Amino acid sequence: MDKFERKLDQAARAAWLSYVGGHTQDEIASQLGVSRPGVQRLLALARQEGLVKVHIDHPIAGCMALSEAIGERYGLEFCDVVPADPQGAPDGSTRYLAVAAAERLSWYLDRSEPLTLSLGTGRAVRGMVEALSRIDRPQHRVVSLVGNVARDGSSNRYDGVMVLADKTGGERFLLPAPVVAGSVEESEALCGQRLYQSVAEVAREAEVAFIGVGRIDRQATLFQDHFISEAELDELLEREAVGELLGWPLSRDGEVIDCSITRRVTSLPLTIFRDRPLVAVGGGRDKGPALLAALRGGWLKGLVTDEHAARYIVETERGSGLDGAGPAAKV
Amino acid sequence: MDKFERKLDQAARAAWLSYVGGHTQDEIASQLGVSRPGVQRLLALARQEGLVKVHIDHPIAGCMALSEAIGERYGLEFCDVVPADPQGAPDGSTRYLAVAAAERLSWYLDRSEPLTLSLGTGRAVRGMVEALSRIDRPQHRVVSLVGNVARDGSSNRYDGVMVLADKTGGERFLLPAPVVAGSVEESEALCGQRLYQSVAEVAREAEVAFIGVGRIDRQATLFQDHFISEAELDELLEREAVGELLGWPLSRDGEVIDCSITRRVTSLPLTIFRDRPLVAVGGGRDKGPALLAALRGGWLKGLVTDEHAARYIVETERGSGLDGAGPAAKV
DNA sequence: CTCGTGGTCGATCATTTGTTCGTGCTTTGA
DNA sequence: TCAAAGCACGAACAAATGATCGACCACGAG
Repeated sequence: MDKFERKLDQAARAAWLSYVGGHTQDEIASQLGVSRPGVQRLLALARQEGLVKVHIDHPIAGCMALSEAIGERYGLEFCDVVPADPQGAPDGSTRYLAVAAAERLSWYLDRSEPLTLSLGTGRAVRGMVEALSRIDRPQHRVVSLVGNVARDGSSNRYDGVMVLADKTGGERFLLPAPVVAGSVEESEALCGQRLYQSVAEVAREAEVAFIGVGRIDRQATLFQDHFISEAELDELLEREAVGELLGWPLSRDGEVIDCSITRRVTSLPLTIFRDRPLVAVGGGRDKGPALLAALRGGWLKGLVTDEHAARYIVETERGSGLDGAGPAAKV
Repeated sequence: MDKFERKLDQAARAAWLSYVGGHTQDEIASQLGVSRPGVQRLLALARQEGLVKVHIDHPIAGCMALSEAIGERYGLEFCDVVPADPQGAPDGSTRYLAVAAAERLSWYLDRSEPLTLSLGTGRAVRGMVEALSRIDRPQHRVVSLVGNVARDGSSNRYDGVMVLADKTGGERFLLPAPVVAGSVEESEALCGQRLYQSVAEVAREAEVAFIGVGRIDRQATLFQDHFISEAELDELLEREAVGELLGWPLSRDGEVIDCSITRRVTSLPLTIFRDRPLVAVGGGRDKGPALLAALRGGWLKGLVTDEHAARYIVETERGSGLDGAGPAAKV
């Protein structure tokens, strides 16, 4: 159809004048001899037909695409993807990750009304609070969602509650328990303690949580830091756990797996965050499966990750055919 | 400076969200945690730093760049550049040129108040009026600016006045003269005729003129169609004429060359268009020098040409160092 | 310690852009 | 030839954008 091609020519002209030439639509209208709304329609056509290609010349560009795709797909309120460090170690983005997460964290901390904020454990959470600059907020309370006592009685060195509370000058509430109790009875006893209950009560009042995401494999933090034994790790692998949130093991689809360990986890249940923002922090391609599980389970409202993990997530989701189309560039 | 880099990161993020993601600045502001004017500044920075690259995926794109450069450089009211026909003959854009010129022409013809419009001669003008679709405007007058009688008494087959007047149904005024008289006396006699005078009077009332541009070389229309003899052509070449408008020979700089021929040209003087739009139509790389001369002389207010000639003009002007910088992409 | 001074930030306003709706035209089928 | 449908167009309005200005803050010199 010749008519259509003529229109496309005009559309291309209008698009050029608008996006490259920097003219206003009024100028373009008089130049092309059409009305201003006509120019509007031409520009819409040009975009719709994909005549207009915009490229952002910066490493961030790829991250933004991933961020948008993931945030859209899993209904997140935000999704930050930090770029993979171009030179050097594959894990070089750890620092970026911490800074990005700290920025999100300070968004909450900035406000002056009293805030109750809860934290999970792990290197990522610890890195986040360390990257945070000191801020005077004694009115805020910081509470842990997961025990920081290992089975041998030692304290978890990656617990961020102490560091954060030091930086804000606010109150701190530590959960006096191991992540996984030795038995169901012990678990019930621990959770029944008055001290545990009062900390848990504060945790339930938290308006937002920042947590890490754990892998379930030989390098699992849960195992490496002696929160679970090798036998217990084997059981989780047996049940096809791919990740954990606060010690709760997740299946590929993000369901909490009901097994012997689940019944002994002393952390707060994930369900208390169904209506409040739960923010996960974690990066590296190895964390990909765990993050994906957490996303699929719909547990998260926010995510701070890196390009490696984000790429894994998007590629895997694409591959499984759940969602073939990413968000289209609208301009 | 690390601070600047951080800002550039933010700017890239903002640019991506705005141009690729299609979000509003308000959305971006809340997402990035800055105020709306802040986003404004980030976007300005991103553009300024050249982070944003826009590409229009259409053959027209190159033409628009040329068009803008030429229109800007020579203060034209408009400059249409039609694309070179991708496949086939190097002169394949003739048809495009005719259609584009016809569009400009009909812009003037469309109006209902009486219009006096003048035409030059040549294949380009003839093509233009032929490409024009019939339009009922008996109130308009069409007048020729240049004689259509060759030295041997035959009429110029490329005269467009008759064709155009047929299409509009309006009055027509033909200049009863050769382009170049045999002698100064003959020229004065011709121009003194009452008939010539009355047609010239109409021509002087013309609000706009569409004219061709002639080369001055062995293939010159002026020569080929027997308006001038070989000896006269040699004289023009001797005087370094590179083109002609209405038969008036132009130097490289667009000055009308004062020579024996100039004193015998019977066409209307170019100066009558100093304050009214004179539109040149012509394409092909061969016409480049002639067009460039016409532009340099400042005779033109509008130009319809093709990519070949436009490219010649821009490249030559660049090379001569008169204007190194093209219009910057403002986004 | 106080006073500029440069620079950044956000409120406000003018301009530009996007959308909606009613009108009139062309096109198509009876 | 006429009627109905579809379509394109432009007026008017709503939203978003860009620009200006004053206020505030950190820094350095006197």
